[in-house]
Amino acid sequence: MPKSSNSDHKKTTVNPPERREELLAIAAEVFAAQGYNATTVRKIADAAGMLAGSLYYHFDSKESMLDEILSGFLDELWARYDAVLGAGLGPRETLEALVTESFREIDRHLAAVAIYQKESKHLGTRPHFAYLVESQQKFEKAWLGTLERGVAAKVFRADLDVRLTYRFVRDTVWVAASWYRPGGRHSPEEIARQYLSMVLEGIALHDS
Amino acid sequence: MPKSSNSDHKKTTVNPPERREELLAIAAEVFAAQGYNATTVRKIADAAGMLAGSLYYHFDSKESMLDEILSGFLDELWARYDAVLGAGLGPRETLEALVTESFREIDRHLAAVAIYQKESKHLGTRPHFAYLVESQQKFEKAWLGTLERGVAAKVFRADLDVRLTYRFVRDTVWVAASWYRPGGRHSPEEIARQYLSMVLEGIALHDS
DNA sequence: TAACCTACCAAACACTTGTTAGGGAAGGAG
DNA sequence: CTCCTTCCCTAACAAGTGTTTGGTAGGTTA
Repeated sequence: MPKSSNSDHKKTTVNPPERREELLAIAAEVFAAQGYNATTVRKIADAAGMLAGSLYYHFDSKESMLDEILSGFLDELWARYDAVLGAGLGPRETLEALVTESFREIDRHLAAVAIYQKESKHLGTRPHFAYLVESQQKFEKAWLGTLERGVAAKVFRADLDVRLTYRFVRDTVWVAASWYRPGGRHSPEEIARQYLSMVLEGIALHDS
Repeated sequence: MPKSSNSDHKKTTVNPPERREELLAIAAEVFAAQGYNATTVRKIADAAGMLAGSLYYHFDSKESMLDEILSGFLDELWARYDAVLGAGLGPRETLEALVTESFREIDRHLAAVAIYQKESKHLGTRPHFAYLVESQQKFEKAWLGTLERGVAAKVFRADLDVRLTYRFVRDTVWVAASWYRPGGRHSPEEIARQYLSMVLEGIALHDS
């Protein structure tokens, strides 16, 4: 659980998270499009219609914006994942629910997901972003556990390397963020359905 | 076909590509680890045991290094892809061969593939890197065509969105570059085999 | 020896980067 | 009206950026 890190900011504003969220959404979009390092604070300010220095009224630093975007995304993701994992579903149903929730999350937080995909790997080495690797470990535990339960219950194949299967399923789902566009031809649920069909049944034509 | 872009460099060196390739390999590794924009020429020079300015004896610019790395990778990739596509195989065999060649390419050019994954999207907008989107279009044509042939020949399922299937297969293969490490437990061929098994047959247990 | 080429270093350049300090316009509260 | 808070601007800063210029040690060729 990422401790939301940025404990306090500026004064004791009573109802602050108004313009703040707006600016975070803008920053997230620029980060996702250009990459974190290639994004200058001046570009963010441009997109927000203000000057670079003005951003520092709302945020402590460029890095704290990234931090807030990523931890906010992970907080919401885990709220939904935990609900699924605590529902007492069978392994196949759990996997289906996790995949569906993942696509919903991509639909809602596309920019944050894209940033996470691109930057989390080398951000994880920095101590301030240690919660990224914690989350990733928890993530692996949840998915791997589900797959192993499925193998034990004979609903998933036993002749595959489980860790390879895990990476296969995980990547399959999350890279979709690189091409998915909200409001496109397929809803998140429709994409989840087809992806699950491919992952579970394969794309080859079986005679049944 | 990326025109190799960097037409001439420096004098008319007879046997130059000795230290050059070495430096490119080093640069590729740093680019892959830190991201292109986060990589300074001084870091590359450090890794090579020399000073930043000295790199400019071998290369015109930081961008030309990236260009050479990416176009070199794509040239080799397409040499192998074209061989597969021209072999007159059936759709399923073509797909298997493409996947296998892809994993082999990841094994050989891991750094270049990782860079391509991370940077190609926003590099494609720059005119100098237009060959990246050309390659991507050719790529889509080859894979989509193979899938459609397979559907027509009734070896692939017809009830799936073909474009979705394409992205599914493409992504599952290439994101492997984010976790694959040469010399690990599985050879590229072994990974290809298991991936193909998952993609074609699914991970669910079927009664047969 | 002299001329030459290769591969690097040393030092600086113009520019961009994230960040800060001080100020000021707008509007509500007293 | 005055005070205060919110939100932004102006202007600058120090550090870091990619790149250039001139030089030089060491080997090869003549």
